[in-house]
Amino acid sequence: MTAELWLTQLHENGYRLTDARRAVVETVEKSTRALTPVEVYDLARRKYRALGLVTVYRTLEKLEELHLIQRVHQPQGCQAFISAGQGHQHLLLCKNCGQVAFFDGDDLDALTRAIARKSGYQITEHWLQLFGLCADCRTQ
Amino acid sequence: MTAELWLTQLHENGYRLTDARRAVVETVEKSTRALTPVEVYDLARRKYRALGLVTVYRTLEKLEELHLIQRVHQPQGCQAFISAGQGHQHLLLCKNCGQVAFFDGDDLDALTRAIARKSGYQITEHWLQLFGLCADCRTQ
DNA sequence: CTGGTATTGAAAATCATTTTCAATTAGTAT
DNA sequence: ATACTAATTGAAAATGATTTTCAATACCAG
Ligand SMILES: [Mn+2]
Ligand SMILES: [Mn+2]
Ligand SMILES: [Zn+2]
Ligand SMILES: [Zn+2]
Repeated sequence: MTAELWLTQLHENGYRLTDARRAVVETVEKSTRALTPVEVYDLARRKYRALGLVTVYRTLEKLEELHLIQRVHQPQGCQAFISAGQGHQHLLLCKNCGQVAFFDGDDLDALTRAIARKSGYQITEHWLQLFGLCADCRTQ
Repeated sequence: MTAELWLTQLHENGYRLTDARRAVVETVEKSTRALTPVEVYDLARRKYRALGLVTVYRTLEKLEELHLIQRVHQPQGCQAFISAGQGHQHLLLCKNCGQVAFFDGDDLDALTRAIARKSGYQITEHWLQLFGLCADCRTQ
């Protein structure tokens, strides 16, 4: 998924393409760690100096709505966003540097069915997130 | 786990027992759904009218530090707290009424090892949360 | 091009949380 | 019981994050 594709998505959904949006999109799309609105602001302003923080918020909102980014929940806070994975995926976060990796292939069907039976709940969704140290942080 | 036990825990950790704390503890301990600070404030003020919202924040902070409560992350927000389960447990949340149930018995070892091998990460923790409809909300 | 409207950034407003502070009070030592 | 003292309190102010308002600007369909 490239920044151009995100811009196309925005355009196809009736949103205009502006320098502000391009700067935000390019910044968020290429990041391999979750960024807060202020972090996006600081980075994106290198591409487009006049950018306002309000526009960052507004653009992140639209990208989330189009499922191009997703909010990342962490013990330290839940304001950061990362480029969303393809299809059903989960996050693996480095507790040291914040690096984000995606994974899939989790099979929770058996567990889900067992819990549903015991609890009486009808289970429709799950959140799974792994934490640890990335290869780089592990060696250093 | 009863409210009395929580108060004992607080006392044993050097915290004084006050009417304000008793009201907060009794409110949070008996709730089966996650409560935000303001919700705790509103409910606890029925027991202790003079309670201040600041004290709710301060008490929740201490209860979290003693692992008696835990923060609940949800799509709508991450400011709510629920009584913490015993040992390693996970949450099952009703999307309709907010009812919280705990479960354990999840076995993610195989998955964790597979992801660790593929990704190069050293995995130390996991978050797992199930969402659905509780028995009550399912029938109604 | 041009016009209509979406988008912009600045400033103000709102909302959640934290800090400050003087008064009160729990718990211990007399 | 009483006195002492540090922890605790709630109100108010401060902070920080996010949202709203608004007049100026700029995208883009025609
Ligand atoms: Mn999954
Ligand atoms: Mn587990
Ligand atoms: Zn790392
Ligand atoms: Zn329910």
